[in-house]
Amino acid sequence: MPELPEVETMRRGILGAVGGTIVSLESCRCRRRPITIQPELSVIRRRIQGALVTDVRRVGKRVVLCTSAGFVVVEPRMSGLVTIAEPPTREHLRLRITLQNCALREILFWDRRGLGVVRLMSAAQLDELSRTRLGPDALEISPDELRHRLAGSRRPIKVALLDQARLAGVGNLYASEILHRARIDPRQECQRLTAPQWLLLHGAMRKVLQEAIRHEGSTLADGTYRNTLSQLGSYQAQHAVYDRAGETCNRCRRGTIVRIVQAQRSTFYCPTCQPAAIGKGNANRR
DNA sequence: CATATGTCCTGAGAGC
DNA sequence: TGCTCTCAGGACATAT
Repeated sequence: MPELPEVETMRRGILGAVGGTIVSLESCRCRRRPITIQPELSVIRRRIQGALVTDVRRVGKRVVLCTSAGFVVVEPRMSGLVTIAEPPTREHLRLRITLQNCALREILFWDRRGLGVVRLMSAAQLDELSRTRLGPDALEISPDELRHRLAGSRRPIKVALLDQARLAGVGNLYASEILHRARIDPRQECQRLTAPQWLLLHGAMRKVLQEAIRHEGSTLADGTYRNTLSQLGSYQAQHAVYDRAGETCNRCRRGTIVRIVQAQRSTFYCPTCQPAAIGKGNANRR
């Protein structure tokens, strides 16, 4: 599922659109229910045709095509893919943006599950989204800000990392990887993390996300995620814990990775590398 | 306000 | 073989 590294890979993959002009934006007539498009397609098309592409940005887990007629915000959610090559299947192709006067002929949006959303937004709407729905980007946030935005909460740190309104970009897969790297128990309450742990967490988050970007994201067993050229990502080979329940931890070589469920989502961790914090009660007991 | 839960959706795999 | 069931999870709406 596209998280920050996958979406950043999509962004970089369509940078060639900058300087180009949008010729058309059309829904691909597949038998499937069309993805959510706001406002309706005919309205977007009327506004966007002939617009100049000025930039391609990433806002959390969304790709944003910046144009002279507004911002095309693509939200891949579970199974969405931005591609410029042959998508995994024909039948789940949802949207085609045709370009001219630039390196790319077209940008496609493919989505097997169809939960993705494409919106044309004004600068004010995009600003509103970033301000009210999203916290600072995981690759831009400072150590202090990370701590201040999450520290007060009683939720488990793993659950808090997924809250896009607090911190934008981290999803279920990378949350487990980051906590393993930081040697923090995913069940630990935010308010009980120590100052050194917050620092460790910040460093681990940067390391994991940057490394994952270098590998162009993670393609899981379902094979859905690809880069914009339809090639597999390679970060899955570097996963220390995600989807590795039952395996021996490669770092400590002693612990066995376990899977637990937090907020209806799988969490993977190594109980040996990521020991449970000693509770207050236990600390005082003799 | 913070936190928890239900919903959308499809394809894979389990179990009978 | 072929059916039904369960599960995966990002973002958002709704409930507590």
